Amino acid sequence: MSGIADVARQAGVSKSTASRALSGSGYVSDETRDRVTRAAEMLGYVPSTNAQSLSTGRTQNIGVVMPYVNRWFFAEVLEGIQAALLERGLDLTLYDAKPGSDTRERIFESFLTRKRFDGLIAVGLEPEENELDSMLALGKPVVNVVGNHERTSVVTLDDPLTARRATEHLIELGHRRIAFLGAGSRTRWPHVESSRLDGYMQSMADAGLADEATHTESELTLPAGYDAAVELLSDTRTRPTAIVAACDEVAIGAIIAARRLGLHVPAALSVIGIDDHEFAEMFALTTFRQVPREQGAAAVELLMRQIQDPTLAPVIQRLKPRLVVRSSTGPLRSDRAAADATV
Amino acid sequence: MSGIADVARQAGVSKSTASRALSGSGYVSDETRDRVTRAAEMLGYVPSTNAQSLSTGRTQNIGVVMPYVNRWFFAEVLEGIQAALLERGLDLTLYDAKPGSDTRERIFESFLTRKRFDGLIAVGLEPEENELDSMLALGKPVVNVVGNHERTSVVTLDDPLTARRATEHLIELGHRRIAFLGAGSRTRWPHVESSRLDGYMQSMADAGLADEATHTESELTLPAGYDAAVELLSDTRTRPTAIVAACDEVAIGAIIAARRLGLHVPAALSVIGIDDHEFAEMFALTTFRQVPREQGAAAVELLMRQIQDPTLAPVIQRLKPRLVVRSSTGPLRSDRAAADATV
DNA sequence: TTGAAAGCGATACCAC
DNA sequence: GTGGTATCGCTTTCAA
Repeated sequence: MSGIADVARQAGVSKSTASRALSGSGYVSDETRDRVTRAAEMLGYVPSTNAQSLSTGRTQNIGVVMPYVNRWFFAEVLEGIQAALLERGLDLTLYDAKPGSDTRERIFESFLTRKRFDGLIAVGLEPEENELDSMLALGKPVVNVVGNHERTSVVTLDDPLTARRATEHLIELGHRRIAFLGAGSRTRWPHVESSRLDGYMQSMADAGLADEATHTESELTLPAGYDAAVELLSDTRTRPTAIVAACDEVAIGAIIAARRLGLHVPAALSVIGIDDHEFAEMFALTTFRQVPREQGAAAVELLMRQIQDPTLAPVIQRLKPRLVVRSSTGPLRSDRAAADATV
Repeated sequence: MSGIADVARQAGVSKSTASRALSGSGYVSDETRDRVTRAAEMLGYVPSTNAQSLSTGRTQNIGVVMPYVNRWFFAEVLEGIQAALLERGLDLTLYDAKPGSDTRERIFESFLTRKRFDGLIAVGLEPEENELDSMLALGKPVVNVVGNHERTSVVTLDDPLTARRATEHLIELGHRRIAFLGAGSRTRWPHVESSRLDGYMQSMADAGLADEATHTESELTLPAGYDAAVELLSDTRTRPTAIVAACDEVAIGAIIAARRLGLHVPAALSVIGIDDHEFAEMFALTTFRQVPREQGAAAVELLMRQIQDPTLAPVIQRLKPRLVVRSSTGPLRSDRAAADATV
């Protein structure tokens, strides 16, 4: 556990010179630098980041706050962030702020205030006003992934656009009875869910299908999507011919439900999702792809810029999705044909 | 951003007294403590953890190394660790060490050596010898979740036992053609996979079914399980009547595959898993439950003890699973009955 | 180009 | 009980 003093002694220079040589800032002759570098290597010198932080005010660490890590989107974003940070030699401190939990409060009230980071990335938090306030009050750059406001930089999928295009895809296939599956009244992601629902509604209205528009509530998970779809599809009289799911997990839940009910996808039911989840391929799900991993990387990029220049104005990056056609959607068939289709 | 000096001044005491009062260690009169506490509150004082660390050598931070965060088991363990740490007021620094990646190397070579933590939890890493060496060389307590060795404390499911009991469950139901799905030759978790396979083998042998024993390789993911199962089940001549899956994701993949192939579960095929994955309920999967979240908490507990007393000998906690019977397993039926079963 | 010395913000030993 | 002071390990003026 040798410190910079040891390195300096070994190299026959002063601490200051050693520091300059190693950190690469300030004037040092090439020869001296060599000597110091060698000495450091010889001694297996590793700088104490604590001491560095104390002295420079920089922690070389980024805080990440998210409500879940055990969900596809979050885990992927997290991996994206992690990779981008490791590349830059930065540490990642994780805060798991479950909505409504008392620990969430503690995270905002006490953990974050310790400011052991140079910047903060909030993922899918859709923070309450006061939470946003306390993050901003830290005086450190903040970037949000998912969401919609002007006070911090944001990286997010263009939700209304995506939902609109998903709906249009089904309309173009001839469907009219198109249901939306996913937004709830007690929703976890008000912005995401409501803006996707809005996109759907608008698209339906534009096509003169406002009367057909209907949505069934479901949490954004596979089992919830399954349950909600069973409910939605059970009534043969009101059964839709196509579903716009708020996300892939819900879509896949719906596909599984359809299979259980003996409804062939897509002959009897078309399903489209949003995400391109890791299971999408397996269920042949047609969907709009977003790549959360890249969103994580983008957030890091944005954050780095803000750390370098804290006066930078907040930026909002609204990502466009790409349609991935698989075989969970197909043209509307006559009722007879659909009914005849085997599972 | 007031420091302890400000608090001291405000309270009319010395820095040392203020420190004692706030940290709760050492003698301070009740009245003084009150005054200091109030002053701190008034000024919104938050101690600089950096300064604290530098001075005490304690970071109040725990490092967590894992190869994935986007998989059920890992995400759950991570959440368990996080919750346990937050409870204790500790930060969590995450290192995502993908197997075989160059960043993995960098994590061990440089990130970990910065020692910005008081202890390390390695999850499902099954570290190479040299990786284990470098973790131990840090001189900080290390706890492994998953794995099997004597050099660090370990929290792990009793894998051979679990696989044995899963196999026995099927044998008791009358099955003889029981296949194992999941272990591979180029396996990611040599210990886990091979010891589960061993448990299966042993159980088959004990029941005089050694000749029937067979295993099909599959990565431990849902899509991989699906593909492997399609392969395994397609040949009607060699098709097993029951499957022991190396984990639930593989088991669920197998169930989905069976459905696609028109095989009723459990009439034509019984499937048992290990995990009690979040999707297990939805697929009515009979499985042996392990609770990764608790394993994370247990690891933290163990680590805390080692931090308090570094001389403690490594402990190995081998967890027993609990059978959760749902309806993916059933008694062996005659071929006729099975063939007649509808999907 | 280099070195001496003053912080950074806490803790902890040792007198009083 | 309380206060002065050295200390943790590094960076960063400021002189030389």
